[in-house]
Amino acid sequence: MTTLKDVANAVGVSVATVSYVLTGRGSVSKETSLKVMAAVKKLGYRPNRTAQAMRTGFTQSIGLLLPDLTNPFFPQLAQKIENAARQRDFSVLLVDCQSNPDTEAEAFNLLKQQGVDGIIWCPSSDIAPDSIHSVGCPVVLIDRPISGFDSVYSDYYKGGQLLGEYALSMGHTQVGLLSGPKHIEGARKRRQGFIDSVTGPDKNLTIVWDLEVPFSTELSPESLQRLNEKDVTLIVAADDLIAVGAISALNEIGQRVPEDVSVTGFDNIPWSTVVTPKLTTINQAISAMGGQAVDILAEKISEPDMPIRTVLLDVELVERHSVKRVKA
Amino acid sequence: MTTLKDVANAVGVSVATVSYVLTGRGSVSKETSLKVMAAVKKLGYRPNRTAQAMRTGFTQSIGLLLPDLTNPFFPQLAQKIENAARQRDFSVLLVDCQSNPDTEAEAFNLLKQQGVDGIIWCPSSDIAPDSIHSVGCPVVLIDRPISGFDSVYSDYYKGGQLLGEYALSMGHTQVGLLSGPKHIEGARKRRQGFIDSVTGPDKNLTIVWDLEVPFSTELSPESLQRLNEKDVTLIVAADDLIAVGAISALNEIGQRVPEDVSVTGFDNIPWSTVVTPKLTTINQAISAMGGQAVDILAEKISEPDMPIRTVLLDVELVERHSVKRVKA
DNA sequence: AGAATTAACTTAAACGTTTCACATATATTA
DNA sequence: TAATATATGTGAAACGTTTAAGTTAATTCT
Repeated sequence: MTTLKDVANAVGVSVATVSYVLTGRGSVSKETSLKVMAAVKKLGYRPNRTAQAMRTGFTQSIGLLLPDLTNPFFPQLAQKIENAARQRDFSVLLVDCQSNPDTEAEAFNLLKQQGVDGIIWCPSSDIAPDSIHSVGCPVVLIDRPISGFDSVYSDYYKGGQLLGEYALSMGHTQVGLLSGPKHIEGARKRRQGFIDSVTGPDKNLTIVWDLEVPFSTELSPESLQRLNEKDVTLIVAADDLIAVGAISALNEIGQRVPEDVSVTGFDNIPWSTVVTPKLTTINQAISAMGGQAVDILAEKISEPDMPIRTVLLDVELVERHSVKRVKA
Repeated sequence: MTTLKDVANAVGVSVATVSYVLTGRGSVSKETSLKVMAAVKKLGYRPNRTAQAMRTGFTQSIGLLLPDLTNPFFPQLAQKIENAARQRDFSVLLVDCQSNPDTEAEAFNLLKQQGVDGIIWCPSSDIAPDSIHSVGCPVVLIDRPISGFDSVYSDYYKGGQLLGEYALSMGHTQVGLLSGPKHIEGARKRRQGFIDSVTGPDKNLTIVWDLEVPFSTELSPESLQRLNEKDVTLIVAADDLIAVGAISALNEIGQRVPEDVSVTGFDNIPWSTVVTPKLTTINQAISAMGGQAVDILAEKISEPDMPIRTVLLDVELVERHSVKRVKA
């Protein structure tokens, strides 16, 4: 590794001077400045980030704390975040807590110890572990907001509404809900948005059943049983994973989608276009979510007194082939 | 942040002593050792990794350089690697180069600058950029070996063979190959394994066409056209992505899988079980791959003179529903 | 011309560790 | 008992940067 001293010696000047031309802070003549630049380039000098961190307190790295990379919602997000961060000259330290609350709590201590300048966090539940309070750096939440923190997430309520309106418009009257975990606000909002938009004096839609299931393709025995009863024409799943799980289960018991039952998802993960039939679902602006998250985090790192912001991302219905119109 | 000096003051002892009890290196009495431990716990002291790195030259972090997280093969790998690394007290710095060779080359400089102790790298092609030679830390390759480096990867050749034998056993005689990029050794090996196992005097199988396509669900116009010609009973795709792309395309032109055409994949990514029909494919031991990679890397970090190793992971055929037996 | 300002550069301290070299007290040996 | 070894502890240097404070020479002001 070539150091500041190496280039200083090469030019015949002090390390301070070299540092000043590199940071652009001191006062140095055009002439020596050029000589320094030349030496830097010639020697391939790059400042040692560790030493910089030691002195400045900033590591130029951020933590990315996710519940589970194998949930296909996250890789896109992670990729976008990593790229956006890198463009701002930040590295990203990845922690996948596998949805384990203890690991998640410990992750904050770990990231603090590594000296990250900030953290982008997608919580696995609605409550924040104590360890977050001593972390001493900005934290911005993605996808799952918690009050008191900067957050960027999609308009789940609207997504639910969109689905409700669509269900109505396609003439469905008997629907089943595969709602997500109650301890996740986003899941509650989707459900509420749907319910609010399909209930009312002029609406003719009844929610035949409403089950709480995890965000996973593995369905509970209870929901499997419900699927068997053939009492609904539309199943509204809380996310695409649940939706594809439902489609599989339906196929296994000889029900065709959408001919016999329709299914909707939420998220628009890549899977939704490879299953048969292609999933009608709600698209989240994942790219924007990642970009906004690092924007806000970067801003808060350089300006810690910024007020707390929450940015709400618009969603839209993407109509594919998993919902059939029913006749009256 | 509480520092060494803080706990030293609390105990009434020098920083050196505290450091010695923490590292277990010096000679310190049982008594003071206990007092120090108590103070450490009470103050919640954790060594500052940056400072440790400054002194020791080791950051306790490794780089993970991947071509593209949105390729569903990688998230599992990344998750496994992150977890294995964390258990060994290493953090992981993620870089997703989006298959861009320039970004990939630059990533090595970046990681070097960050001072990672080692790098796990999945190259996007068969050649290593120059920047890797000045990186100054161990590098272990996963999935795509390059000679001269430690690597862990699956037995692609055998995978190809398994597929070939299976094709024979299911009575297929007319097959089309959707081979992967020629510049990737793994793709070449799969293809060769297949070809070697289906050609011979006693074998009655002809490869009607053999196209080179990228590892993606997007098929080339040429391959789309081939799919239309209905001259084969089995399509052997170089990976699961290509396979699901083929299935989609086939569906669109009214060909049923596997009734009209059979399809096989490679990798056994999660997608392979959510598409219809579920994909018959070759399983890679991804978990083992990740684990081995960090094992080897960790060993090489503490013992840089270890000879170069390459570990070959066994593969197996997983038979699902995308291949039909044909009559003679 | 003398005083004051400024431009250009250097010296040295500091960040939090680890570890070498040294100091002191206690225990062991001849 | 004197000499030596051992156990326990401390002081200070070093890692590579940034930056406050200081120095020198050149420039500007009255």
